[in-house]
Amino acid sequence: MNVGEENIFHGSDKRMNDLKSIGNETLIDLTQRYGQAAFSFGAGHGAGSPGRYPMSGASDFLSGQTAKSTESGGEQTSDDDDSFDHLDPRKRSSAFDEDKHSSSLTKKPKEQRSLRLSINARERRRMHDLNDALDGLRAVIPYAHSPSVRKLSKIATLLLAKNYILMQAQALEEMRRLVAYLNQGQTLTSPIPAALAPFGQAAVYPFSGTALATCAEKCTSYGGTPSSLFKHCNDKP
DNA sequence: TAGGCCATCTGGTCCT
DNA sequence: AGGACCAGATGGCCTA
Repeated sequence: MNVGEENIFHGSDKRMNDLKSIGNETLIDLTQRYGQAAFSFGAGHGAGSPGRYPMSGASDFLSGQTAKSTESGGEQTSDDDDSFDHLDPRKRSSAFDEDKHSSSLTKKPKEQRSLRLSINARERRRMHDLNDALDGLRAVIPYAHSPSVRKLSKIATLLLAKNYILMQAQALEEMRRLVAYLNQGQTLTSPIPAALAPFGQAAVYPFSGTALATCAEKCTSYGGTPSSLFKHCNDKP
C-alpha cells in the first residue's frame, strides 16, 4: 500500500479492511447497498445492459472539471464567503461553531482573525471543488443513479472507479485479442481459444449473450467514433 | 445508541 | 508572503 492509500484508509480498521478488499464480490455488496441496477458489468451479471450506464458522460468529465477549476480559481476571496446564508443547516452549524469559538479568538488581532476566515473560506472552496469532482466521477461510473438510492460514499466512489477502470482495461485488452484472432481469418462459430480468455472471462467479461451480440455490444459501447477495427460489425444487421 | 459519513475548522508543511 | 495541500479534531445527521 502506498502513502496515498494509507491516508485514505486512516479510519477504523474494520472499515479499512472492508474497503481494501473491494473486488467483484464487493461490487455485489455495493450493489445491494446502493441499488440492484448497479454493477451489472462483470461478476456474472450477464443480463445487464451496457447502455444503461452513463458512460457517454465520460468524455465531458475532464473538460467539465477543467472549466470548473478555472471558474473556482477566479472566485473572489473576500470574507463574504463566510456568510452563512448560503450554507445548509449542517454547514451552518459548523459555521456557527466558528462564531461560538470566536470568543477566544477575539483576543487575537483583527487582522489575524480576518486572515483565518479567508483561509477557512479558501479551504471550503477547495473541498467543494473536490466534492464536485467526486460527483463527476459518480456520474460516469456504473451504479444506480436514483433519488431513492443512497449516493456512493467518497471512499466507495474512488474504489469503485478504480475497479471500473481496471475492468475496462481488461475488457479492452480482451477485445484486442479477439480482433487479432478474427483478423487471422477465424470465425466466431468456433469456440474461443483459451488463449483469448487469459483473465478468466466468466468473471470479468462485461458483455453477455451470443458471440455476435457480444461483437455488436462492443462496437456500440466502445466509443462514439467507430473504429476501423469494427468495420465487420457495421456491415452486419 | 453506536457507527458511518460528512462538512468545517485549524495548524502545519510545501511550493511558487 | 500567499496559496495549495494535508491530516487531525470536532460536531451534526442518518441509519441499523
